[in-house]
Amino acid sequence: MLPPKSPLQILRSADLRPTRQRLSLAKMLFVECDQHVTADWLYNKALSNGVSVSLATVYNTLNQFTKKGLLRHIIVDSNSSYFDTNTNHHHHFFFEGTGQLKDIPSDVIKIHGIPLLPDGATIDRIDIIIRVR
Amino acid sequence: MLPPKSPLQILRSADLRPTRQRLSLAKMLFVECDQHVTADWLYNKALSNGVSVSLATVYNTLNQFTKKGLLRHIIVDSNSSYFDTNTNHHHHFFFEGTGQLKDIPSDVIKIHGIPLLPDGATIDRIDIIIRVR
DNA sequence: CAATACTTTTGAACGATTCTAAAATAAAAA
DNA sequence: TTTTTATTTTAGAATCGTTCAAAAGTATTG
Repeated sequence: MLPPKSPLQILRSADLRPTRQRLSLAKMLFVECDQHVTADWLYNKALSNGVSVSLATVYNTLNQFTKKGLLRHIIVDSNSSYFDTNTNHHHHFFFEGTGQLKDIPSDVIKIHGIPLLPDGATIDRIDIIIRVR
Repeated sequence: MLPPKSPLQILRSADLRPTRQRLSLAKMLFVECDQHVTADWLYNKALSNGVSVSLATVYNTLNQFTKKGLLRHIIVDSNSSYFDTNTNHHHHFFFEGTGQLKDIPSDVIKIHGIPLLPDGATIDRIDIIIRVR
């Protein structure tokens, strides 16, 4: 188990300038870790924490973090877009009633029988969503 | 192999009034079958076939058909929402470059190790999307 | 055919997200 | 430091896919 990184270290190693906004958002995401987060939820959490940040910056930051591999973007249905602070390979339960997601560690689920890919194609990732009601 | 149903029969058995618009859309979807269809694509196909129908009706109809189990709605990412004319249980390749989907029959892929569900919960369906680039 | 129920249409409204370009801030250079 | 340059943030407008509202049209029932 590696020691947890500070927001500053996280931004440094992702090659992103440690601005006030990014540091605050990184802290909310990776220190006070909440797993499955929407842009709106993070924006409101920032506001209620007294962190002054615009919604556009929340979106920018979530997208930058995703591009740098610090977050994983999960789209479950047309009105549920989450950012997942767990970037390890894993799967999800989706509770249709509440809109909640719950992790399934990748090592408990086994898949086999994946058909051959077309020439030159490579698997980027495999998403399994078990929809539960 | 059952004989293919006519648009009229499809609408009848789904308990939907056979209007001109629904008959045309059903024909495009289930007779001149195109598998993975967006609302916009269907709207334009209708127009170029000389079928006069509004975009709102295309959306209404796709949603009604989905609710009646004639279509399956697949959301792959924030800007790719498809309706699948194959409602049998199956999975998908998603080609990130082109945005195309390709079916994987459910019987070729095997999963096991699904964790126990919380009390009272039941699995609605399992979606596997293999993202390929 | 008249009455009722449902469907379609247009255009406005919506919510989530992205864009724009001006103001602010960070980093690098002097 | 101070200045310069590069990057980031911001507010608000714009965009996109989709849904809504209410009036007009069409199917079904009696």
